[in-house]
Amino acid sequence: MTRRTTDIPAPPWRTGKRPVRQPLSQDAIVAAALRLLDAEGLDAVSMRRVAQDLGTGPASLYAHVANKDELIELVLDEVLGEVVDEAERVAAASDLDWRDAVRTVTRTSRRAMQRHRDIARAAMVGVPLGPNGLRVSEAYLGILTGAGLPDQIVAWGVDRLSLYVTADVLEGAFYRNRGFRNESDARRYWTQVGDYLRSLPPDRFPHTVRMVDAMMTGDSDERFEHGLDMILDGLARHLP
Amino acid sequence: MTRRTTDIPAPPWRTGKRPVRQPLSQDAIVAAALRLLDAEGLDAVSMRRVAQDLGTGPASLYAHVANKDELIELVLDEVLGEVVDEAERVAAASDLDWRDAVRTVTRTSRRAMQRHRDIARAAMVGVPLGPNGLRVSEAYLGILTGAGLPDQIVAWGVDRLSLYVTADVLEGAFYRNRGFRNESDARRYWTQVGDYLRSLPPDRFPHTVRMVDAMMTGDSDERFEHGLDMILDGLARHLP
DNA sequence: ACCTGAACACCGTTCAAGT
DNA sequence: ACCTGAACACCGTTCAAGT
Repeated sequence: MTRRTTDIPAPPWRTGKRPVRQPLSQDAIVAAALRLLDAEGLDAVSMRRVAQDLGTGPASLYAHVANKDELIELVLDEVLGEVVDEAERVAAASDLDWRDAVRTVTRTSRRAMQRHRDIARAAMVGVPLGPNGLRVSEAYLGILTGAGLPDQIVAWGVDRLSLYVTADVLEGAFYRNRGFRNESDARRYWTQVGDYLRSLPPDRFPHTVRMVDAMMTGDSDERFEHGLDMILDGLARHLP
Repeated sequence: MTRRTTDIPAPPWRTGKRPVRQPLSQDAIVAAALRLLDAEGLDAVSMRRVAQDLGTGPASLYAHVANKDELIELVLDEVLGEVVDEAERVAAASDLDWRDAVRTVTRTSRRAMQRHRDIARAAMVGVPLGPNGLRVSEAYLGILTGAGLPDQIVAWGVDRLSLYVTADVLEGAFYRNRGFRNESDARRYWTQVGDYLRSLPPDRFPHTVRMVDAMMTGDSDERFEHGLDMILDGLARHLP
C-alpha cells in the first residue's frame, strides 16, 4: 500500500528538504537586513521584513540575534567593513601628513555611511565596538599618536572626530531619506526655507535675514570639510 | 413623561458638557507630549499615548497637528524655549568675550536638551526652524558677527556648532536612556567595555589597548568642553 | 539546536460618520 | 470646524510546540 520503494534510487533533485532556501544564519540575516536598509532605509529594517525576505517568520531570527538593536549593530559593523582597508592603509603610510591621513579616513567613513541611507542613526552611540569599528578606531589612534599628540588628546580627539563624522552624515541623511526623493525636490525645499528666513521681521532677526545667502552657500561636502578643518586646527594646537 | 423642566434653573455645575476635560488644542497636545517625553523618553511619545493622556483617541489629534513628526518638532521648539532668554541676554552683553558667549549659549542649549531625555534625536535635522529655534540661531549669529568673523565663517560656524551640541547630547542620551537606569549600572557597563578593550590582542590593537585609560578618562562634560574648545580654536583662526 | 505559528501588546494614519 | 470609533496595515518579542 505504501508508495515508498527502495529498489530504485530517488531522483537526485529530490533532496527531501524544503525548496532552495539556504539555512538561516547570522550572516544571512545581516545580509538581508543590509539589503533592506539600502533599498528602503533603516525604518524598513524590521524583524518581520527581514524574516519575510528570508522566507521565514520573525520568531526564527531570535535564534541568531538577541534582538533588533543587536541586528542593527551588526549591520553597522558590516558597513564599517568598507572603511577598514583604507583606514589601515593610511595609518600605515608613514610618509603621509597626519592631517591628510585623518582627512582620508574621515572622508572614507563618511562616504561609506552615506552609501547606506540612514545607517548613521545606529552609529550615534559612541565608538562602535564591533570588529570592524575597532579596526577603524585603532587606525585613528595610530594616526594621531604618530602625529606626536599626547595620549589624552588622541583619545578624546578620536571620540570627537567619530562623533563629528556621524553627526554630519546623519544630518545629511535626513534630507536624503525623508521628505523628498530627488535633487530638484531638495532645491525647492531649500528655496522655501531661504524665502521664509528672508521674510522674517528684520528688526527681530537682523543677522538671520542678512545672512540667508551665506547660510545657504556650500554643499554638504564643503560644510563637512570646513568643520573638519576646525577640528584639525583645534587638535594641532596640542602639538608640542 | 419627560423629566426636562424649564421652570427651575439647571444647577450651575451642570454644564451639559462632558466632565472637566479641557478642549483639545495644539498647546495642550504639545504639553502632554512633553510630559510623556520627560517621563518615559521619546519612544513613549506616540499619538496613541498622547491622546490617551488627554482622554481622547489618536484620530482627534490630527485636527491640531499634521502628523507625529510635526508634533515632535513642536515639542523640540518648546524645549528650545528654555534657551532663548539666556541666549539673547548673552548676545546682548557686549562686554562679554565672544568665546565665553558661545560657551554659555552652547552649554545652556546642551543642558536644556539633556533635561528632556532623548529629544536631541529630533534636533539632528539642521538648524531648527521653530520660533524659539530661530531666536537661538539669531543669538549665535549675533555673537559670532560681533566677534568680527566674516559672514561665511559665521554662517557655517553656527551650523557646525549646533550640530556639535546636538550630537554630544544625543550620544549622552543613549547611555542615559537605554540599557541602564542608574549611575552604578553605567559604571559597570563602562568597566566591562574597558576590560574588553584591554583584552584585545596587543599586536593587532596596540594603540587601543595602550589607551584604554585615556579613552575612559573624563566625564561627558569634559569631553564636551574639549570638543567645543577645538571648534572655537578653529573659528578663531578666521579672525582678521 | 533550531525553527515555527500564534499570540500579546503595541504602532501611525485614514475615513466615514457624527455634532 | 472639530471630534470620534473603527479599521488598515503594520511593529518587537515571547512562548509553547514541534523537529
